[in-house]
Amino acid sequence: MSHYRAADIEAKWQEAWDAAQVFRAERSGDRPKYYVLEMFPYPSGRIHMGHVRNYTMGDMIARHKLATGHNVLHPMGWDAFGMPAENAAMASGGHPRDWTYGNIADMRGQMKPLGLSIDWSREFATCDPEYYGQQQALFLDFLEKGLVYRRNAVVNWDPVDMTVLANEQVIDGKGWRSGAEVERRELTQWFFHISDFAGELLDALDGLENWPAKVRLMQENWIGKSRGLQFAFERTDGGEIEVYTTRPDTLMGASFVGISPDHPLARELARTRPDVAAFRAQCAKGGTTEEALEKAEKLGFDTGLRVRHPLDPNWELPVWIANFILMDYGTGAIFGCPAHDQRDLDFCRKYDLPVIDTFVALDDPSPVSDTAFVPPKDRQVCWIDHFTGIETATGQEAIDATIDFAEAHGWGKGVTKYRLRDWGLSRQRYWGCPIPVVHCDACGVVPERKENLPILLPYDEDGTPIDFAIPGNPLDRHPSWRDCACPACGKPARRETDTMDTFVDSSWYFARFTAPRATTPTDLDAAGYWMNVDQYIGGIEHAILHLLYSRFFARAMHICGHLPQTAIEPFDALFTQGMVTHAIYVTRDGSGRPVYHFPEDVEVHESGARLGATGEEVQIVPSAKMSKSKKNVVDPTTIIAQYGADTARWFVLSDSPPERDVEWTAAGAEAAHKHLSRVYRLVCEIAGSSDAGTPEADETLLREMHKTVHEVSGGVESFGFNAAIARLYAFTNTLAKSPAGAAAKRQAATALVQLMAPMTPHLSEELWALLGHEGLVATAPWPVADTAMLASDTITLPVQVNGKRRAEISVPRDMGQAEVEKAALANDAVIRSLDGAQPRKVIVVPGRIVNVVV
RNA sequence: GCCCAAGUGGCGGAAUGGUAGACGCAGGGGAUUCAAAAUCCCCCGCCUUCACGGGCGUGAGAGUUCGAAUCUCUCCUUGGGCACCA
Repeated sequence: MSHYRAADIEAKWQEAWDAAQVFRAERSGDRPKYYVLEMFPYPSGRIHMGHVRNYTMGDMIARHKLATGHNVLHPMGWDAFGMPAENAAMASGGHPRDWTYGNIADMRGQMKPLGLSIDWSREFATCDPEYYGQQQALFLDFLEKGLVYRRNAVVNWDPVDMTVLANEQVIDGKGWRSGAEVERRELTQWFFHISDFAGELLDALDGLENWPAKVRLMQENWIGKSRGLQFAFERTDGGEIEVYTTRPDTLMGASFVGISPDHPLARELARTRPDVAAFRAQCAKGGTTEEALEKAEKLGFDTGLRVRHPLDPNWELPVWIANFILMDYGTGAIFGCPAHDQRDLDFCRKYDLPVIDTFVALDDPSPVSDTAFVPPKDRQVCWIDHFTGIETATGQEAIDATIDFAEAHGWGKGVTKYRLRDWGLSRQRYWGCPIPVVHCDACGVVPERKENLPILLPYDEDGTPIDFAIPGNPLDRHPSWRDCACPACGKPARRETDTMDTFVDSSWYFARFTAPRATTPTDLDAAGYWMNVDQYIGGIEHAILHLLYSRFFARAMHICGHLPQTAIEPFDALFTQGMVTHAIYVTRDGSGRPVYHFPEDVEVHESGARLGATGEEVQIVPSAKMSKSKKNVVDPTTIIAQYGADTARWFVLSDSPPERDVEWTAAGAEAAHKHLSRVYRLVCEIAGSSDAGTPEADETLLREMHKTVHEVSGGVESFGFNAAIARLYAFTNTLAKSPAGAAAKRQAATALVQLMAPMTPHLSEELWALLGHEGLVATAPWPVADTAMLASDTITLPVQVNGKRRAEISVPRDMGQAEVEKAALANDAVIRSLDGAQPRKVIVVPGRIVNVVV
């Protein structure tokens, strides 16, 4: 008998799988198809433990489905466009293309030793011209169907570097390189019409039963359906201001009308009035994120204009410009009701506007001081209505009554609005998919001809080097690429130099995997066969944007004939897995600044941690997301070299529930490896044994085996991976201690090896062969539990007295309730605990528990 | 600021209305060994008790229930997202 040597075993079986083409996905009629997909990685340079966890989970599903008779598609690719490649080129020279493909080669090399059941023949990167060319074709189809359009929108503008910044490049309102205060500036940009699909994307969430409820809720809130009243305030100087409100019931408490700094009226005023222009400029400071806007100090400017209240022409309200009103939502104008909205109240107190608090109140009305009273929509409020005649109603009834009233009198109408905004896809960067249009002075915006696709990113073919050293989009500075002939009239024209948001790349890759070499974006036959993705797995950080964009894209692709109707919800089931974390090791330098250390440089003892080199004491910050800057990273390649892939796979699955974060610990990895070694030894021993056992011992072991098969199968199917592994630990203990005979033990060991195969595929193949089985365990049929072997004849019931456990009784499984009650009351411990008191009630939950209530 | 989630021994966690702490790590004791590594066996929430037992206990506080880690409300802490990070 030899030792468990992962290195020898793993390479051998990976070659065997390759040779047998086990994971090659081919369409075939006789087995049901199963498409399992993990969110594809960004090629940052090295794979990390988060990737290992993500792909191991997907691999488990894929291997389990293969063993249960499915035709499995399990592909892998690269989300390869994006800022880091351009930043790398800016920081250290080189070209984003070389950097990216180099990283892909490195990461593929790191991933293959994991032994994933991937069909590598379908691999692609989104920066492959074959992929982004098809994406350009999709764009043109979308354009033709009116799914894409152009309009102005704001971006973060760095006034020193003269460039557009991504949100993550804005630190505390300042540009990350220049340090200059960022401004909001308008550019003409391309948008997808996703808001046209808001209602449908919302309604269809109900059908996504195999998505986590929290993800559906987050999407629901993001889409943000609301019903409210839209109406116009008449300006005293002529004209009107259209507003939208979800709380029309508070109209009698209005103090002012507010408009966005980007509202057409504010723009118009700014043209002639320097004070308005100055205020608008002040509002344009800072970044574009919703968080920045919400947290910014609330600023207001009195335009001097006035409007009439719709219910009382003598009641005039001032018109203010306020920085917290978003032009993108509603009509870009509101009425402010300080008594019933906290933000409006703060605003009115700040600018000394009146607070009218006599309209809606609780049964015990008290004047509004610093806290607004928001009438609850679902609760009855005391209602003093000036025009509908309703005196008491729930908040919702009051809202509906007000809308009805406005419609009946013809000054407003009930409308449904969504918070969801159209998806801006233009990026002023090089390393992305070029938008295939041309700007012509004569013809305007002209789509490229499809036969000219792909519009390739320039490398340096014509001697005009791409310069990444200066900020801004290199495509703008590349005349030989930018200048072209108009596809319509042939006169000199300019290419669009904006590229697409990388979310576009990841919004249809799952469809492309079904026919990755097709000369059209998809092959309808292949997509019809393989779609939908049966199980999608990825991080919770993608719960909203990526998943919503993909749902939109599937619908848009269907409209253009690239996906069947059945694929408009592309992901049947979704699982969101947690991160891999690791302790951070910190020391302080002379001035108290933190200095981080790699785990391999630190010796951890019971009493604390010290630097291996100097013995300096190290502070341990537990459980933080692995990041290069904090040096709390563990390289999967190192772990595989030390213990093998099966150990890494076993550990990331075993230590935490998959939806939660898992902390990587050296001790945990060590323990996982010890356990696999133990299984190896145990199975070797069983394979060589010829001991006789008793029929009783054999039956006990086989009963345990069937229970284990049942529970582990259930765990694998329901993402209870850590509980499944705990069950496998327990069964290994049972098997090791069992006095059963060699034949029964071999049967039990075979089941153990098969149940472990999706998690530790190499070890399982080795032991499968060692136990004398033919073929590969990867393709062997999954074991099935014999239900007759799952139940035993007697059961143990806990007995509670007043909800506290006092005794256990052992009774036949099928004993009647009355007899169970009698047995419980006859128990010594129960009698002692009752201490002579008469039971008032005895609750018997069959097969579960007995509770005696005194 | 807004939306979503999580919180259980020294640690990771199990139990989704029915025996809280399965399984693993760390720790303690023992066997084996010249010794060690490796391996194997036993113990292991806290307080109390010689022991049997008893009390307390799932972030904090309230509530529903015969019974709550699990359901409801309020609060605290941590994590994810907030539309140009991927």
